[in-house]
Amino acid sequence: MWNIHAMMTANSRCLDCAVRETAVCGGIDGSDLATLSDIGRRRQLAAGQVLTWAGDANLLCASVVTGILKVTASTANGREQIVGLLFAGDFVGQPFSEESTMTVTALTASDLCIYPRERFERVLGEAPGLERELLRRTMRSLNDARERMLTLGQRGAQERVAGFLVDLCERAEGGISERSLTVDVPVSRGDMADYLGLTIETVSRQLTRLKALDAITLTRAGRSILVKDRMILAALANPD
Amino acid sequence: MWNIHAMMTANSRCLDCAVRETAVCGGIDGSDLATLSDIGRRRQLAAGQVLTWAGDANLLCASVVTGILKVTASTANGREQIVGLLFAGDFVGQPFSEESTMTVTALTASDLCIYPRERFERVLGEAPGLERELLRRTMRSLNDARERMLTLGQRGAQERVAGFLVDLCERAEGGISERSLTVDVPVSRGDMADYLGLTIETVSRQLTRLKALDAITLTRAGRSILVKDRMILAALANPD
DNA sequence: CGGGATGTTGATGGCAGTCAAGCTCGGTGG
DNA sequence: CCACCGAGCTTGACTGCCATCAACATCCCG
Repeated sequence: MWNIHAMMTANSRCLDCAVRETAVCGGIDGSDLATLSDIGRRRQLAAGQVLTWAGDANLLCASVVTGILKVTASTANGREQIVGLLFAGDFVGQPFSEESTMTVTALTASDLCIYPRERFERVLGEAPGLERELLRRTMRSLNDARERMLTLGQRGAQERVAGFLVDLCERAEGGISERSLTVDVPVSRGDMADYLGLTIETVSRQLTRLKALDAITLTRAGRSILVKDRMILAALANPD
Repeated sequence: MWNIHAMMTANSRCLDCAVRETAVCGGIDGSDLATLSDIGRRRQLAAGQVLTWAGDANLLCASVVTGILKVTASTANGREQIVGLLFAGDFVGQPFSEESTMTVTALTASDLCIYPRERFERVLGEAPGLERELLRRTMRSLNDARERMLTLGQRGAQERVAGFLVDLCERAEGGISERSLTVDVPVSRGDMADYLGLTIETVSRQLTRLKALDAITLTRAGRSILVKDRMILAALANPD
């Protein structure tokens, strides 16, 4: 009876979920999905609202259903580094850790599927497909983090900003490599600066520089960018 | 017969291995360990020798038995960032990826236990304990990488160098918090600079600055550091 | 002892941070 | 409909930190 109820729940909640194909739960089905579905609860966050604070007890994991969130680390004197951006389908949280080490904040109104951490870990042990998928994703995240360490440690401001725009283009399209396209910047200048390890002013100056080079034009108060020539951007992102 | 042979192999190769307790294989035993043991081969690397090149086919994973290795990412114009250091017991490689994205180089003469990647992935599916342990480690690595993104993006040279020395102290001792202790720097100034996203000269200057502040003294051509007061170091690493 | 590699110290310049003023755009209310 | 307001973005002037280039010191090893 219970299992049948769980399956029903899984059917209604998960099988028609907006991120069924892309989230970590996409790799599992049947009773495993039912178990996971059973511990998941939806939660909305308003823009600017914090999901977890660094230093607090690590109580939850989640999947992003809609919206954009930032993962940040901060120094004692209040400087902030965005160490990751989360989009629909991305996994949130750090299983196996008693304490949260990063702060997670919604950048836009967001919708999450939340799992209590310890129960999620238990499901992880029972559903091999889920554990495998999470391992894959964590490996990818680690690789992304390391690529970004290269940027933060070695690249100049121009390379960082140009590279960021190239990444935006790649995210925007599904593989179509148009020479020019319009992308909207999903974050404020301040967040862009925190992401790139620069200041707002430096980011702004680099963008006007790109405008002067005829690589881009800015609209919607700088929140939408028409990339006129991706080749120029790519060249500036990787000089020599 | 084959299984018994494998068990014997596991006994002789793994059960008395120097990193039996600390490596990723420490979490498994019995037939799983036998399977893993069966695909593992020892390999020595001389200092400076490269294990894997970024861009090459991703053919292997490994455990570090002895020695120190660096994981590096590089820009097109040849700038290098050390994105991770590997010590005895650490796991090397990126399962589930067809291509190596990072270069792994031995900093000292090293001894590895190498697994062909695809066979390692197969074992991963059969030994839940191994997969779980690898997930835990990857989560920790991701967290380390993110902490370091904070350093590379936000901290000044003095904070980076002082923080590096504090980390060295924590690695050196097993929890004993002496106010002063001698640690040896396992890497050259050049590697230290690449690790911290600075130049050799800046690292050197910061060290002499710490010497002037009476926080440390240098010996053995700067390769051994007597930390006279960790409190000073900690304070410089986290100002305000 | 001598030579090469590694580390330190010095002089200089450029890039990005800081502080401060002005601008743009979207929203609100008269 | 338009004037106003405030948040976010841009631009400008200046400073300071760290990279660069270059010389020198030190250590290790033959």
